[in-house]
Amino acid sequence: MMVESASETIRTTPSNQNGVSSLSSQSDGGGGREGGSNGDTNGEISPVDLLHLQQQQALQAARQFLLQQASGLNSPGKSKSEMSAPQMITPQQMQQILSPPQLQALLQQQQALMLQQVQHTHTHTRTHPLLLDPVPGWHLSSKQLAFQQQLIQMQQLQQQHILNLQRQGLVPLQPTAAMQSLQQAMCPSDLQQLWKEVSGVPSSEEALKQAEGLDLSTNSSNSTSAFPKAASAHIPLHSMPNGQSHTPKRDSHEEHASSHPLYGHGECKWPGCEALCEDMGQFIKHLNNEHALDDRSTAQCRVQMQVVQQLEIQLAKESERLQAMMTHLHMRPSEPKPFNQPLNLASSGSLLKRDSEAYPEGLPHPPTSAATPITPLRQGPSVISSSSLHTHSHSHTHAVGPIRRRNSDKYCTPIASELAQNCEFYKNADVRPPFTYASLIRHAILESPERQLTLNEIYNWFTRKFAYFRRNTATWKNAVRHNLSLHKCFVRVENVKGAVWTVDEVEYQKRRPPKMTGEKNLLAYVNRCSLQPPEKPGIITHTHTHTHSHLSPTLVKNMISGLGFGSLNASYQAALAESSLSLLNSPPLVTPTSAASLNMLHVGHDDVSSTVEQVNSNGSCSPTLSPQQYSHPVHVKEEPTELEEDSRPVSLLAGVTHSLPLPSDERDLEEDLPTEELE
DNA sequence: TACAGTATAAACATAC
DNA sequence: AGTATGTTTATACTGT
Repeated sequence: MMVESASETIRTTPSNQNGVSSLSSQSDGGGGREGGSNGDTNGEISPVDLLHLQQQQALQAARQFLLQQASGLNSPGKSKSEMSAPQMITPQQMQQILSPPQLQALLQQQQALMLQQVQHTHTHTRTHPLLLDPVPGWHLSSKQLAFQQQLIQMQQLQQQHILNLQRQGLVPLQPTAAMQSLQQAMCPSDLQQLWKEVSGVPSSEEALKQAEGLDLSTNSSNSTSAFPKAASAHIPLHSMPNGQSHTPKRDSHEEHASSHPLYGHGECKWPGCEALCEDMGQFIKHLNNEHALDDRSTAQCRVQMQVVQQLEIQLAKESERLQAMMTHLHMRPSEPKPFNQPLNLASSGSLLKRDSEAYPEGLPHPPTSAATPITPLRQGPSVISSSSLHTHSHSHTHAVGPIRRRNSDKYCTPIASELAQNCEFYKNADVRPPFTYASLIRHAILESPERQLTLNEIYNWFTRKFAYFRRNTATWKNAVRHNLSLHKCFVRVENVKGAVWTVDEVEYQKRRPPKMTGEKNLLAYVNRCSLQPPEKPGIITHTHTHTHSHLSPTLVKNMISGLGFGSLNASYQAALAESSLSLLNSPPLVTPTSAASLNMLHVGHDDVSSTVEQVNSNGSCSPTLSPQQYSHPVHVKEEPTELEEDSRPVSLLAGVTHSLPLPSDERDLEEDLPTEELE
């Protein structure tokens, strides 16, 4: 199982990298033969890619973990369709759903769980050292070692993951470290496997696979020497966990004849057991024989209790977070305060902590849970009209209200700088950035010291900044070229060393009508993306559908609808996208002069530049613009849609760029300039 | 329903 | 000839 997952991931990632070259020859009509134009993405696996791999695996593990728990806690009547539903959420989607901190928290939880399992194991062992060992000696020790090894690797994985999330990319991961991470990255370590480790009843084949998955270049039969890490971790090796006195015995006798919570899909659902049982009778026999009241079953039961406990704690935390978010979204920044109407979540209401009243109105509330919330809280109020939300918030039913009206001043909403780490997120996670090509291109250009880039440099920027653009190069490169040519705001300038592309800021601002809230475009774009991923059919894409597809706002919308928050759909989608976007930029490197002279006419929230607010948190800015600083129009292109300049709300200090040239190659994500919008 | 914005695909042209 | 770059057209999708 670990082996399979690892191989799948590995299969996927190389495709991302090799896709740069392999795809190039396969597609891209006449326009794009993207040979090896991406110097920094071709060839060897980069640390970033490995990190991405790691993230994928961690996510997979987390997902599997949750699925396992979900199935383990299933009610007797759970149908297959119900159970399989959660699996529709891919790790990619989890990445979208969960913020990096949340993912981190999830991993932490998983790790804590494993630790508890280990502690249980050893506690029991110490307590009852003489209890029967259900597994032959060598086999057992090997398994325990493997389990401990797995735990250690999980810890290391998590550390890596946290590091990755927090690192801001200042220190590129050393290839060796990356390789270690890859090795350590647990494959979708699903809890079933862990259960087997605890129970010590896995087949020898599973043990072998486990050993392989953990590497260690030795086979499972060679126990102790094969797992030096386990010893170094000071985890005592003992025999099996043994049980306690009480066993929640759910035997066949008490169970209904046709259904059993531990039986489904023709197999035993006992944790760690996947024994196939053709019918209920067979299952009953199996249950009685294999899962009778003994130490092992008792231990497993206790572990399961711990699992449930952990999940409940986590659920409480997340519910609390959600409550805070919802509460916050209730009100407008300027609005006095409608806090007393917390949204009700029927499913988790009992777990919600009604502490929202404690928050000062209009201010972002600190997350109550340990993990930090992803989405900038300040975004909320501007995203959703308070009135609309209010109107429907009481109801448990789907609130379908007018709402979705974005306040124009919302674009001035400052985006929390603590979210800047998302830039690292996009850099490593294979998640499609919710920005338009035009926005990205513009951002790339404006970010450069000279405010001009060659096409190839733009390519490189894409691949450097977004893991997502390290694959399907033919598609997105074609799109880049298409955008460059199509939009008048991109001006081609003949340079000494060839042609470079610049941005005509005036034209860029013209692109959107004054009323264009950006939500529309964003949603259109994002929904479009969710429906038509850029992958070319039959090329590398198979894995993406499973592990790389990200949770599009459309999916989010559906999820929200399912939760009874239909009225939040568009706004919430936009908020998600916006939050993602905002994190692309890290604190700006701006000189006073440049900041003062580069005010933008408007900042579409859907653009990268919305993050500029980090420079000017109050959102006020002067309409004065110096487009010529950006571009030297050489020829004018016919913009498909030309809109007259107007009194569009002046907002953010958008196009802040370096006034001092910097070596563009050296500057990376960490020095992202807040320029503008990204949708 | 029309429209605008966007993405994607592809054909074609040009320069090196 | 092959590739990179650039232009243009067509189509599909979304939200307004």
